[in-house]
Amino acid sequence: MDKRDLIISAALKLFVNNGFHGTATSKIAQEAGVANGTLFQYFKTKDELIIALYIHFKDELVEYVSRNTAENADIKETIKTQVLSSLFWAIDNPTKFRFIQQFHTSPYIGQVEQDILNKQVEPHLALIQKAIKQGIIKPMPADLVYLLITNQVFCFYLFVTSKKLSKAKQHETIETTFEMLWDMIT
Amino acid sequence: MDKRDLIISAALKLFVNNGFHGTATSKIAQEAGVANGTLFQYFKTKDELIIALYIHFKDELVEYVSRNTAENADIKETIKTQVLSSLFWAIDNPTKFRFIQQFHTSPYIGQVEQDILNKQVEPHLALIQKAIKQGIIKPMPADLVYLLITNQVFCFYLFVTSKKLSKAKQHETIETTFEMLWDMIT
Amino acid sequence: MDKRDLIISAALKLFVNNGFHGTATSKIAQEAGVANGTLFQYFKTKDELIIALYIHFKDELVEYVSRNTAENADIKETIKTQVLSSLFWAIDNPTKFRFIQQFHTSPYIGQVEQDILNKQVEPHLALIQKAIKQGIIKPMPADLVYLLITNQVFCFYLFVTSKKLSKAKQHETIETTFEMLWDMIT
Amino acid sequence: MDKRDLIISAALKLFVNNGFHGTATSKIAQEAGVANGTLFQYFKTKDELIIALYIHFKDELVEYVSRNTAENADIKETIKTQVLSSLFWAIDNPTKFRFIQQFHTSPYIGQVEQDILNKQVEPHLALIQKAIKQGIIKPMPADLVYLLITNQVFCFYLFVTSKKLSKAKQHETIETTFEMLWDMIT
DNA sequence: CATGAATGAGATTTCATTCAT
DNA sequence: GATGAATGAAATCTCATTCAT
Repeated sequence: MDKRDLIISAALKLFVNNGFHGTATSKIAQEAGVANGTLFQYFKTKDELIIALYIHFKDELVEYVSRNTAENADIKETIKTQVLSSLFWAIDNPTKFRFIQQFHTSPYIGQVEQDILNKQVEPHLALIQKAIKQGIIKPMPADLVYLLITNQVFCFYLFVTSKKLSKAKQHETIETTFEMLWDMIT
Repeated sequence: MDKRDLIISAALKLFVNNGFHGTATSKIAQEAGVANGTLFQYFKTKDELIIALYIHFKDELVEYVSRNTAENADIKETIKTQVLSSLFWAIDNPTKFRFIQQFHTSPYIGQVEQDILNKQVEPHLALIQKAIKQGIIKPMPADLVYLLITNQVFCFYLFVTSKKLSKAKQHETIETTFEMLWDMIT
Repeated sequence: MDKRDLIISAALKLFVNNGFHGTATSKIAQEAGVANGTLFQYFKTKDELIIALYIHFKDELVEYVSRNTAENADIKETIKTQVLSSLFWAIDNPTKFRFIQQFHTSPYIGQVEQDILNKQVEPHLALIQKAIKQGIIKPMPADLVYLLITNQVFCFYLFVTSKKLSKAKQHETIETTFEMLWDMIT
Repeated sequence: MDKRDLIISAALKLFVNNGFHGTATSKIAQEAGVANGTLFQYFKTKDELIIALYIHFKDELVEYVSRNTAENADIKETIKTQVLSSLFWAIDNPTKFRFIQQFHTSPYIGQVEQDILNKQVEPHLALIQKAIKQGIIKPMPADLVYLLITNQVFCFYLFVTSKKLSKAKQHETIETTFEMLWDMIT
């Protein structure tokens, strides 16, 4: 593993455990096993590190979801696969997922270029809009629907990880709650 | 307004605008118009101030909701009133509500005694459990239902405040979305 | 002596001995016998400290010169008194004078508000212009004359301090060289 | 141009624009288009680079002046030619000249071996002493005369470059001011 | 010779907290 | 109770210099 990756791993772990502010850059370097200054060769500032981490892991999630989403005529199936694969990724990568959540509710989100954020959100909004036009989803603002779905994903995640469920039970809960969500918006 | 209240108001405003870490205690004192040291007469540490603020405003919300909830035989009506009055309070007190959200997603939440958190949540869980026993709400863990409801409230809040809706339109959206939520869990 | 003055004294000494860059703020605090942070209560940044020092000592010099310059019909006498009292001040306050020189040849000079610089220079330029109009000083740009005079003062200072002359010999040299300067520009 | 020269050019430019302290060695390497470490192959330390630059350009000036100074029986002519050619070199090489000035007023000057400084100054001092013995220059310490002359050169340089004079006007001013200087010391 | 990643000492600055008045 | 000057630990970031390739 090269030093950049060592730093990213160390930063992820410490930020999630102690928060952005509670984590000194020197602790990250120490945890990564590199010198203090090395961190700043890869990331000009602590802020840049935090934002780079977000983009890094968010891309990983987006990429995972799109890899697992077959292009499908059935919109419900498509959305379901996306929700489920988000959740599975979150369950398999809890630290990364919590980092993303932490970032979303922090002031740093305002420092990410709008372009980057849009590029991740737009495909989903487009899909929702299509579903609304086809009368599949109730007539509502697409961004409200998106908000409801992503929050639901977060709820599921919290619930599933707070109970120590077996993989089978996890899948069952997720299936059930997705159907509830779908009933709600259709 | 006595100095304690001046400090609380100033802290609320600054914490919401600049975050916990982005707000120095000296700025709070300045904004409150009191001396640097005075803050520490009322709150032993900055952390204690933050936690006291959370308990203060959370109590205000809980108190408002319970004041507006008539003891009612109809469980749906009871829950609906609670959800709606939470939302109305949030819309009328956006700064306080955002403070509460900010606190919930911060590491400080771990410093609040479990007792205090339980005391606020238990009545709601009890109500949900009752509704499940009566077959009104689908058979699910009560805490998942609670999670779904509170997150929904937060979603609605985000949506209602992001669009500048008229009071009438706000009420309409809230009514509609509550019915959707209710359909989902029943 | 209050802490502000202690800091000023310590900073003066260290800056002159080691240069602006060669002097760490922590060394200044140490030399002044105050805590690290105390320095930054009085001066927001190291730059502000350096600039404040300049204005402080330059004012002291200007004030000294004007206190010692009798309003005099005879322009030569006036200028001579100014030059001589500048020199005497420099000889009595070599550290402060060297600080001023150091500052003048540093990039910090660009950070001093033009107003402040003008206020110090203008009276002298006006006097020179008057002398030129009256035909006392050769027709030349007033700022060139000013430049020549101030540089001469600096030369004298360097010379007088490099040799360890007696007070009497000092005065003699200064008198002679001023006459040379005066011959040059008249 | 070989790498050593590239480094020298880059360093000159950056030191004059940003000061010694304001210029990181990495910036110099970057500007020169060489690797970070390459700089240290040619100059053991940053200080050594700065001092080498000074000796380099000062030699260039000295060499230029002596090349333009015909051995001449007439001492006034000799000195005049030296002063004028110094000035012309300064006007043609403002960056190098400003570097030399910057160096003279920096603590680095103390790090140059006295031998080197003497070797540059002594011929001039000898000439001045000869002029004093012949009664051409007033009886004064030779080093004071030298100080006066070099400072005058610096004054002229400042003046000539601050006004945007034509070449012709430049020469005229220089001629006039030299005569003034000469009157002063003779 | 040339490279540039890595180093780590050190510099400036912030800020929660104390305490004499 | 109220004050605010003083504290000093700690945080971020810079940069001259080294050395394995």
